[in-house]
Amino acid sequence: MKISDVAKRTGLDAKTIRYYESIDLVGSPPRRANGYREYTEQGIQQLGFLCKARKFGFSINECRVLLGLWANPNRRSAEVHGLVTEKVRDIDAHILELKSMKKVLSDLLAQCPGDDSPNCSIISKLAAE
Amino acid sequence: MKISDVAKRTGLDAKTIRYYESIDLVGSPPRRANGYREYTEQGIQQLGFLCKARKFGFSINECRVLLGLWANPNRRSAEVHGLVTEKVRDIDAHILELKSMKKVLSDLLAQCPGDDSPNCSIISKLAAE
DNA sequence: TCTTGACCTTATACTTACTATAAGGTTTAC
DNA sequence: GTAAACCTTATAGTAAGTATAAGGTCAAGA
Repeated sequence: MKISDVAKRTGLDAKTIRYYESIDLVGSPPRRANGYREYTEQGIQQLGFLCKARKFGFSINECRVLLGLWANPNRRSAEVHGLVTEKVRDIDAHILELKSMKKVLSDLLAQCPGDDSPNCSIISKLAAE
Repeated sequence: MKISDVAKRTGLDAKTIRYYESIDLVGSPPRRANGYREYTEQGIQQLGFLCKARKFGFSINECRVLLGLWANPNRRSAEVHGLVTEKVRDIDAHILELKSMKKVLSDLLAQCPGDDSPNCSIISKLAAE
């Protein structure tokens, strides 16, 4: 299968697939006589795995670990569980931070007239010592 | 005032201050005879403004706009209001995305035994077509 | 057969917002 | 006097791609 078809099937962009190969996140697929990449079912599965893992918020390096665990029939599910637990904690922390930012901005919005006058509580807040 | 003192007062790192100067986010301060940057009160205020704006989630380019609005006595508060409204919308979208990621991962966590066995619903889900 | 458009290839640069490093000059405290 | 703690610049690295250039290949239509 050619790279553009793999892209369609996995949900990744062809450029992203080449990028993942360039950083050795996935191995190099065999080539056709004309130099085109020819993907095997195994390579395609891996790329589909990566597309999902990235959407779930795992970094490239975390994806490396996940790929390893996937490939390892002797993996301990506890290890995967730990990784994901940590990821959920990260997400929670991130959500809290965003909520706090949102609250401050919303409060400021309520005080800013939003008209033709230059007086603006938002600017004042940013400029405050 | 020297750069390290400005860093302490504004909350930015000295390296970040030099970086902001290098990308022309702020102007170059005057120099002492020995070449050290000597900040004026005005420059310090600007950097403090930037530190807060960045903490509120504005990008460097949005900060450029905000600095311009701050400096402009004829600004219309409506413009600031619009910028911040959009930022709040961005934050909201981001929060929703994170919540959805969290839900999927939490659901998977509940199904993964987290023990010494290799069976893991998380890995299965990632590997699923 | 020719050509046009849609592919494919590589290498390189750009993006965001810093952070780290190297290599050197200056100031301050003991 | 010297060692630590500053300051300076230039350069490279980070994450995770995205964009561009410059070229080779392939399939369909006139």
